[in-house]
Amino acid sequence: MKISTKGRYGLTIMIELAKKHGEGPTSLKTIAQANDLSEHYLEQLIAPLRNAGLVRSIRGAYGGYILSDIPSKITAGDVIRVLEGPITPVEGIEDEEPAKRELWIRIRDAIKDVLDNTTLEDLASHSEDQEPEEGYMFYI
Amino acid sequence: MKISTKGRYGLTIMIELAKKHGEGPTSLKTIAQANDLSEHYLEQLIAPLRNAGLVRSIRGAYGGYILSDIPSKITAGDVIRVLEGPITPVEGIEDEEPAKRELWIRIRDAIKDVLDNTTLEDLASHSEDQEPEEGYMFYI
DNA sequence: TTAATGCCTATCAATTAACTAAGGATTTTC
DNA sequence: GAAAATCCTTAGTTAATTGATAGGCATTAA
Repeated sequence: MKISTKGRYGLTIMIELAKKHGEGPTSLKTIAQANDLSEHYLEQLIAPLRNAGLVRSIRGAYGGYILSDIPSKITAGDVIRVLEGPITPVEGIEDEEPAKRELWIRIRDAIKDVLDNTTLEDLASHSEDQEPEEGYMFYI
Repeated sequence: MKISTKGRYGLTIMIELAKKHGEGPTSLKTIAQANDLSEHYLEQLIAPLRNAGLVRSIRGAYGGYILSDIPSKITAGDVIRVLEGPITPVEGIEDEEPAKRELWIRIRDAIKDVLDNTTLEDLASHSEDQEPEEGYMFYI
């Protein structure tokens, strides 16, 4: 019942790109170093994100990746679905008997509700290094 | 992001015991055959449930297992936690940066809310073979 | 005493996770 | 045109987990 590093690192990549949105391409090397991750591994994660049309690549020196759309139009659910597959707590939900099926559906919908209502803009704005502001609530 | 067969078969066991609550012990063999599962495998799943105090065993011929408490006092969350570990969408949630940490916490709380508010009584009553009643809503 | 059960430990094949390795293809800059 | 920086692709590797299977001992009702 865990989201693997695929989805987690994938979100990390997308948040970095969201922070640099409108500033030209960001290389995987930069993202890998900033987050202490393997560049080679990130290459394997961004390939499906590119195939799904969530990012665009610019090849060659001083190339990198940019978001295909503005950060407020891309959700955590978009990213997680590409890298982790469909959001569902069990395989073959339709084969379960009614009571359990309803349980899995309620869980699935609860997760979808959170993921599909959290955008890269939300995630990028909270990721900046900044002092707590007025109205800023600590996370627990 | 999946609940494995441990949690799923564990719930199956517990629902069967809930249906037979107050009628004496039910053997694993019975449950295994009714659900077309491996009895040996179920033995490995019920061991932690017994250690956690969710079921009691009665050894010897015509023995089996009974719930330690009434079905309305045992939740799906109790069962899943024993067999799948703590409910959390990622390991090391506290090490994440604020934006992602808050995302994982929202997902975790959404899942917990469903699992901890679904009892074996809820699950067992909907699992019986019965005609749709007044007020009965189909699941989709 | 025997059959039905729970209990325990070990083993195993398949899958997945999380990388690592190697090198080719493309583009910019000097 | 050469060199460097980047993307792109495929393949291999190690460890853990899943989902069992195997074999047999311990306990108890009939």
